[in-house]
Amino acid sequence: MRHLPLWRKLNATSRLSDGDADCVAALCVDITSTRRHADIIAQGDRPEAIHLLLNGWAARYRLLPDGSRQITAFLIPGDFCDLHVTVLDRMDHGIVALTDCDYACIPSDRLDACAGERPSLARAFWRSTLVDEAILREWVVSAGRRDATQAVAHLLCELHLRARMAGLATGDSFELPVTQDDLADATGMTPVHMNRTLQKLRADGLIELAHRRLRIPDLAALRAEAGFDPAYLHLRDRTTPQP
Amino acid sequence: MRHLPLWRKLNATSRLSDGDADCVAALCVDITSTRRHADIIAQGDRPEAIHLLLNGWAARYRLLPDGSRQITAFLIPGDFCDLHVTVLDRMDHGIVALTDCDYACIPSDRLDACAGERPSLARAFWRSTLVDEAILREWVVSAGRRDATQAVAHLLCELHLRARMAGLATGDSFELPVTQDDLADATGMTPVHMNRTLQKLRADGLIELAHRRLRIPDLAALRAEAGFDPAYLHLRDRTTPQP
DNA sequence: CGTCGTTTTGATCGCAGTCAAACGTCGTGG
DNA sequence: CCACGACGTTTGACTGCGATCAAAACGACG
Repeated sequence: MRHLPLWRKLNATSRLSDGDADCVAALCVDITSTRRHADIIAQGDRPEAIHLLLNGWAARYRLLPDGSRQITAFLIPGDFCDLHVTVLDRMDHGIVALTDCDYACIPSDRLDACAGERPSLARAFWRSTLVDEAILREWVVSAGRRDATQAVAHLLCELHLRARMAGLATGDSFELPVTQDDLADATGMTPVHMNRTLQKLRADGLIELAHRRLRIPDLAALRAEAGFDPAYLHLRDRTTPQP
Repeated sequence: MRHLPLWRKLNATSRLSDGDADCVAALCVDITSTRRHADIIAQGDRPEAIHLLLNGWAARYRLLPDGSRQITAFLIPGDFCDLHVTVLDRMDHGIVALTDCDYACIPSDRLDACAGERPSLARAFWRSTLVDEAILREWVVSAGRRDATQAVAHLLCELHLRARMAGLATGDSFELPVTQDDLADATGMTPVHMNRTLQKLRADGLIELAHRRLRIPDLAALRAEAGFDPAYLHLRDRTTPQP
């Protein structure tokens, strides 16, 4: 059942068949493990296979000349690291494991064949790329036009919903196995200020965050604070029901 | 020759044939014009055709509850507004004309057919989407980890190179027909601070900006200030020669 | 020549950055 | 079982970049 997060994620945005499920399951065979802090793919790499995260969290990132780091995406189980690398020669950014990770290495011709046979799956992969782009646009909005509290709240709403869609959230809480440093590098703030911002969200009763687990007591309130509208994730089910 | 910017842009990242050129030219037939400030596509729209900008500048943008605007991309001649809209049901953002614009409306099945017949073109379209995503990542980096001066310098470097690739730049200068307000909404700053930042770049001799035209007397110096590395645009010609 | 949009200038404010140190927690090894 | 060290979180004091508010100057255009 290693492919479950991917399968759930694809189903969240696309309507798929049982045959598609078998095809997806058949992709997740060649599995590799990586320890935390290791690069899954380094900037400048020209990977020969496509990497699909199965377990653990990772991040797209860029390092700047002055040593600072900007994270441009969080990757959770079910996310592709580099679905595009065959069409674009080399990686213009790196991907680092934020926790110990397991991932599948899928030869690109194998994935091409899978997509070729099953147009519905090809479309679903295509969609997931476009949703990644929409998420990126929302990060630009956060960085540009939301203050620290709203930006962090928005990020947590995004991660919550994505974790739910991948089947990683139980009830109103989910594993958030990243450090405040990681969150700071994603929102473009200082670890210190990230800490204070999280404390403010806690004090306002909007989140409970401890032991790598985030609980959201009142989702509507957190979303209101963030100005979070899930439309940009293009889910089929627009109601996002509570379990 | 309306399709020239698109053709030049595709050639900058992909190797194409004369047959591909004819195919591209055949797309640019149904042409519409729009005045400045009008929406080419509104948020929530479900366009039936794909829009290709032929003339003028436009911007992807999102409006926030408090009325502020965040621009998430500048579109120049040769850029698609919504290459993806057929696979993603509805627009999660709007596209506004920053100047008077001409654009082609291409029925999506026609573009699909074109891509189906010519794999090299399909790949080139695919690539341009991925480059758009890379640009977006770079905007996140700018917003998160570069100060105002570097961020603006980086944006100008990006626009300069894209304009060059589309054949819109002559020598060391090009038309930049956007207001400082637009630039501010793109970088997430205030118009006032954008103005001061541009003045600083001027004072440092890095740019000359007047009458909607930007001149870059010393490209290397501006790029150094910005920390600009064109790799993320995935150009075939990695040297980016001066004419 | 007047109007409107855009650019520029000035004065003040506040959010988030910076630097530095203390505190908790957990895993390791004595 | 406790001492130690590494790592992540928290706190405090101070600084500064960019925001805000307001008004003046400029420039294109009818």
